[in-house]
Amino acid sequence: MNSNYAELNDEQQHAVFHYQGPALVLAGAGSGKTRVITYRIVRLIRDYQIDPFLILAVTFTNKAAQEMKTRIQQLIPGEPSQKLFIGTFHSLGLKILKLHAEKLGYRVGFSIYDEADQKNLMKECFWDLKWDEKQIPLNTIRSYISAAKNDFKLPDAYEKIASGFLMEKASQAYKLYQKKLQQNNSMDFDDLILNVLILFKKFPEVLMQYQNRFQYLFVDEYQDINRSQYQLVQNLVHRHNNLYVVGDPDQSIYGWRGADIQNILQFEADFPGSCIFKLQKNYRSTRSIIQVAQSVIQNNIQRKSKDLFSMREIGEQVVYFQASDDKEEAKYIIQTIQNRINESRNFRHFAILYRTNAQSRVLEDALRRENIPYQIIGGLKFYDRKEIKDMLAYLRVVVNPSDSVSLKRIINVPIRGIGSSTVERLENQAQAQGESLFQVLCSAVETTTFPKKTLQAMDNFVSFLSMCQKIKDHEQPTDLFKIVLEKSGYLAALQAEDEIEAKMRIENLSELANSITDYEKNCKGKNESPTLEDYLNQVSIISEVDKLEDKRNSVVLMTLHNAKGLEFPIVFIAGFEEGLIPHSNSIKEDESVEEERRLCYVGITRAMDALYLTGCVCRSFYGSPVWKSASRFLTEIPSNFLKKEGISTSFLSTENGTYEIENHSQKSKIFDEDIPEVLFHIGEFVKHKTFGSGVIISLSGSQENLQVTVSFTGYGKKKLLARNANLQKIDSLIS
DNA sequence: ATCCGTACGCTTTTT
DNA sequence: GCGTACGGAT
Repeated sequence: MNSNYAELNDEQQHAVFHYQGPALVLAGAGSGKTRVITYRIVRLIRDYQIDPFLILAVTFTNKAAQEMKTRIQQLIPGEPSQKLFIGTFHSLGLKILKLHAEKLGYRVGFSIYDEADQKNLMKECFWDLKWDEKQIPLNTIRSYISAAKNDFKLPDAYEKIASGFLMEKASQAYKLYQKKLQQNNSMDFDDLILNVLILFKKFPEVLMQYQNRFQYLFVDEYQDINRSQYQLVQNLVHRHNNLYVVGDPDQSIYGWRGADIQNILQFEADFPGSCIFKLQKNYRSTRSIIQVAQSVIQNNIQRKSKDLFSMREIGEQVVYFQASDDKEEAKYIIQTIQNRINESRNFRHFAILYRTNAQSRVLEDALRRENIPYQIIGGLKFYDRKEIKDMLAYLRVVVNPSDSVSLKRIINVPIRGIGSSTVERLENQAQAQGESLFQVLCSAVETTTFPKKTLQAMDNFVSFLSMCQKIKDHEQPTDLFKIVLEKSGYLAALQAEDEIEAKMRIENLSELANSITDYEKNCKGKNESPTLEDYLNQVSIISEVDKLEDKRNSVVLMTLHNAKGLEFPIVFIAGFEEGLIPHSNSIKEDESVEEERRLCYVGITRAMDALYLTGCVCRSFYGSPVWKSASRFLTEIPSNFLKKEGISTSFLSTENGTYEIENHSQKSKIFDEDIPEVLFHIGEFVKHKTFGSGVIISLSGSQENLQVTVSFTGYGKKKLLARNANLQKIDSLIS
């Protein structure tokens, strides 16, 4: 046997040596699943002489794909890992759609719409349908449509199953929304998968071409694929039946965006004759950490029980720290980092994980104050900044003049005298004539009765855009970007502002220029010619985690979701409280609590050497303080697995597994039996004599001064003094 | 057409 | 506690 395979343990070797037919690798956290995929690809190429061009591997992030490619390159020097396709579902979809877009009525240079673009387009739909956002929630409609797309439901099919007010409205909007996307020569994220499925359905010969090409399929993180992605896999694998999937049902955390855990649980039934491999040896984490992880996850009912063994030493005890408030929590984390830096740790060894992006602010403030280098993944995204979105919108319009959403974004930015009333007139005209906004704008200059000033402004703008379109294919993307930045007047407008904020914006724009230059260099490395179209597409499907700079020596902050697949020597999970972990929106149903528990499990198993769970008694929420109790998951960890620090004596658990927060003031920590037990939690339903039923949205004050803010059906938000209000707990709002 | 004030809604998690 | 979205003033 080749010495390379000797680095694999017996479990891994079995999995790697699987040759043909469907296979499922159940890989516990930190058991080396990436290594198994990598080595099996190497084995296929080297030992079975499979042409890398015939291999497709789908990973969860582009970053993981890149790492895998690099590793394969190292193991098989010379031979092209370039011929392999390794990437995310979305990058695969994009690659296929770029080649066949015309078949679906799209033209080259189609735009990919992000969330903000989708919202803008949906607003147009609402306008056309004469719907009021106050009566029909736009975001709900959008999420219904997205869910339909993830569930492989096309508009006609969705119409048939749509029941109830919102679904019927969503169905109506779905049709119009798709029509408008088509008119704008644009796709949204979900279309990158859905349109491939449509392509395959309408053009079986195209499907066959890919079925013939991709003889060996790999899918990583199989527990998190949704129905449309499953359908795509089914389509591709059909001819050669060589599907190799890797996943861990305990790490399924994307149910809310359509991921179906049944895909992995029913793999054997789906693909008869499949082989199952199990990886149960964990090399990442100490025994202490794995013990804690196991003790939490085993509380899930909907679970195939499985074991995971740490191959490492027992290590240090996991710490639970309860702070008085969120600022103290941040202080504790930073203090711990500083202490451990003195034990020859580097900043890059630390990760701070949390449930919601909003939690990063307090942590960020504290890190900045102490001059600790950090990078935040997610939250306020670089590509979401106004100036970046504006410039990208310019570039999109140049590449794709049909993209009215982008055109509207920049038509009067910077202010050039084409205001909202003009735009509205143009839009009406466009709709009446069945033309795009850009076409109408071009012809309006000659024909219509706009004021002289407006006509002049439109004329200037149109000539500027057509100039850009003319030179687009002769200039390097970076040069074109610079021309647009200057000739549009955007840069000049920022320079004229002469404020710190404007300076920051200019800096961000130069960072954008750097990103375009990086892209050009990257292309030249691969002997491809860079195009603006391609750059814009790539930018749209970059994920937050892809931007993680792991060489940089800085503390990493991110959500638990983003941490999937990563590992860090020392991990903090901040906000280990009821309402955050599990999140208050997920505590109503057992099923979603179980997903929260899996999320918690993912977080714990990111840690290699040390793990800190932190929480606080009082956390600032939307600016006002809210009392918090420790996470229910904490009580699932045997107390001898934990080292408790801080005020962590102030919660207690009752027999039936619920907890009650009580007096957190300094004077008494003993429960006073005489005080009637009026204990409320966020998310609970209550009934009031005059206001009827409602849900608790926040708590403030304590003991006899406890104030409960309740959102009543029909009466809205009311802040009540708990001891006077005589609130009755109820099970649901409908009672 | 543009500017500026305030009210409101927002926070689960993301490609 | 912050960003946006809308309404009134210029």
